[in-house]
Amino acid sequence: MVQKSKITIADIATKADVSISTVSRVLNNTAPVAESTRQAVLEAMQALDYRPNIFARGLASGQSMTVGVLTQHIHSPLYGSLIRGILEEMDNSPYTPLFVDGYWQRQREERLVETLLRRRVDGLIILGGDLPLERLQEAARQVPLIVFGQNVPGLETQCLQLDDYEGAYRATEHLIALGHRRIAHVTGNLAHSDAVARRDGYLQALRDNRIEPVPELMAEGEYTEQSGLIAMEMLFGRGRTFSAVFAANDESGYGVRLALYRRGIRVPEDISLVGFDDIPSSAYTTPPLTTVRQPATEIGRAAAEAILKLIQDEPFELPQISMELIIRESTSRYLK
Amino acid sequence: MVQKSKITIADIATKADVSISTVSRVLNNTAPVAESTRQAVLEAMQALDYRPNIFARGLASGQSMTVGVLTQHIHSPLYGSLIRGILEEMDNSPYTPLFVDGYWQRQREERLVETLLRRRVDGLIILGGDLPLERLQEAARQVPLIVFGQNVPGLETQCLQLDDYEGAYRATEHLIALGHRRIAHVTGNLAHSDAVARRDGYLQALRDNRIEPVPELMAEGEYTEQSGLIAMEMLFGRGRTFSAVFAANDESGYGVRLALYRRGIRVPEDISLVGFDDIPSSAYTTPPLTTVRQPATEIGRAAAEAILKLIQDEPFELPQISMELIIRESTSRYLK
DNA sequence: CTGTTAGCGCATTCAT
DNA sequence: ATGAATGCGCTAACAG
Repeated sequence: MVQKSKITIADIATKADVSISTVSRVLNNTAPVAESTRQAVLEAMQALDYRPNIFARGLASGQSMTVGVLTQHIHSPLYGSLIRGILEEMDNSPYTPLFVDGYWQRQREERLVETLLRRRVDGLIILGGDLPLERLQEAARQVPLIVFGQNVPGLETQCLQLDDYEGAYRATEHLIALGHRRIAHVTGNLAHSDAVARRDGYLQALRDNRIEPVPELMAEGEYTEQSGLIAMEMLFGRGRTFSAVFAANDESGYGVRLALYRRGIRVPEDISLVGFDDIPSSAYTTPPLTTVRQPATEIGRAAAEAILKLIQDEPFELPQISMELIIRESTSRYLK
Repeated sequence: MVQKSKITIADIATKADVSISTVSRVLNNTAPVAESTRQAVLEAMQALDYRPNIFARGLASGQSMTVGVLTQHIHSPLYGSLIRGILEEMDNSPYTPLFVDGYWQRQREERLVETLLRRRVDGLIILGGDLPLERLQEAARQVPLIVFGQNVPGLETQCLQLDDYEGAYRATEHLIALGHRRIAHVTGNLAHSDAVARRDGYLQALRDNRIEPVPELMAEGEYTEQSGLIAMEMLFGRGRTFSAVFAANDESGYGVRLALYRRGIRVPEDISLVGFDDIPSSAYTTPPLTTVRQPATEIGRAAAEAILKLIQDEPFELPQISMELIIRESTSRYLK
């Protein structure tokens, strides 16, 4: 079962009584063609239901008119939205995106990038993942490349960065604006740079508002609910009071909340709580969690826009994209 | 900026001191080749880091080794999981999937299918969407096709069906097994066949357990939280008592729950509640919602397996896939 | 403005 | 088992 729309430019050349070059010209308007003959060609194409053969075109031109996109967990909210942004942007271009999913497995990612290169993609967008920097640098030598989620030395202008620091700063600032002054922070694993950035944003926001950070109000977690719970127990054990908590991510925020409930402390009546990441359930828990979200669709769109420019050797600039504070009821009131 | 791994089979033919035909043969092992020369060729390929040019290959063979996949809302849980299933299955085949997202917009879908055909996909998987039956039938004439979400006349063997009826039946049966006899049902918009199927499954489960359906215990909703709330108000207004509710989808189930809470009725202590669809938040609400899920990954895998067989003209059979009942705490106890 | 021609890299007869 | 030759459909010089 094979489809073969046998019609080639030769056929339509015959029908329109011109040469194949002329047909090719109106097809790509790569050179001026007399309006009359152009019409004739167009009509012939219409009549014969002509479809260009992309293989022949690719062979002759060396371009595939595709952009490879390496994602991770395509079904997750973050990557789903990134893809959406890319789709929206590419939609108005002659390029088609080719999506592959690395599942955060380095080996798999390596293989998929190889697959994409074999498919002769004209550009490559890498979203997240675990590829070593050298691999990315190598890829950048072979094909136009845009990266999100890593900062590759030497490729700074092609890396889309998000500001964990700024997001944390805003979250903390929000709590301060509500009137809080004793704000606790459950960090992520401080061996990772994003957790450090979030902590630093928290600290700086305090200082900028003339609140002296209190070391006893910080406890290290590791982005899990369990660790959030434990961190809170540590905080309580230290005997310092606080009226708000900033958790370095939503999951650990749930642990925080659990610890509070167990002590009969209500959110937000007694304590305000802010998370980070905006995982889906955070909109539905009781109460919905105030949190910081990566504006993924926008990022996707920016990445797509950039790669298209890159491919065409046009100048481009990756926009600075800010984290977005989603205010929900977990910080709706501050009564004490 | 163009990558061109200039190396062609001609190069490796020279290096291995054979003809290009021989190289082609070891490449596709399309004909027996002396082991010694085969090794020589393999080494040459290795040494020169040869990468076949897919355009040339496609041109000559007429095959693209790709399968087009039309999805809807790629970032939604259902489609995300479908894609995952497809990826898993295709991963072990020489075919690469090409994903496009129709966003449930018919016009867009038409265009995308056209795009995929232009890309000369060897097969097509259509997941959901709004394409008219005639379009699907036409597509089936041009390329191997598998459809999920619609039953196309004349293409029954290529359509993956899911049983809304059976899912509803199971949900209701579950409630009956818990001891309930007065079970209310908030339907979906009965102008749509899936809502009708769910209602019919509910009715039949009752009858099969010798429970006479009570019309006053059914209220029509339209799959939204708001409509679920309203439907419950209608049910209460009718004065018939009930100890369980089966909502035709999770969202309206939330509306049901809200109505119950407002009247101080607890779930599951006072009333059991079952939804349908298993949207992500249903695992996290309080209490987690018992619901019916489409085993999407499995469906995706089945679709991929089928399309690969179809492409290769091998016999295949689409499996019958059942809805899956996810039992959670909203029906954990029945005390009255 | 338009026609002619030479590849692009590979699969595939047809010989040998 | 292997080599030579042909063509896939199109783009891109190159001539008019």
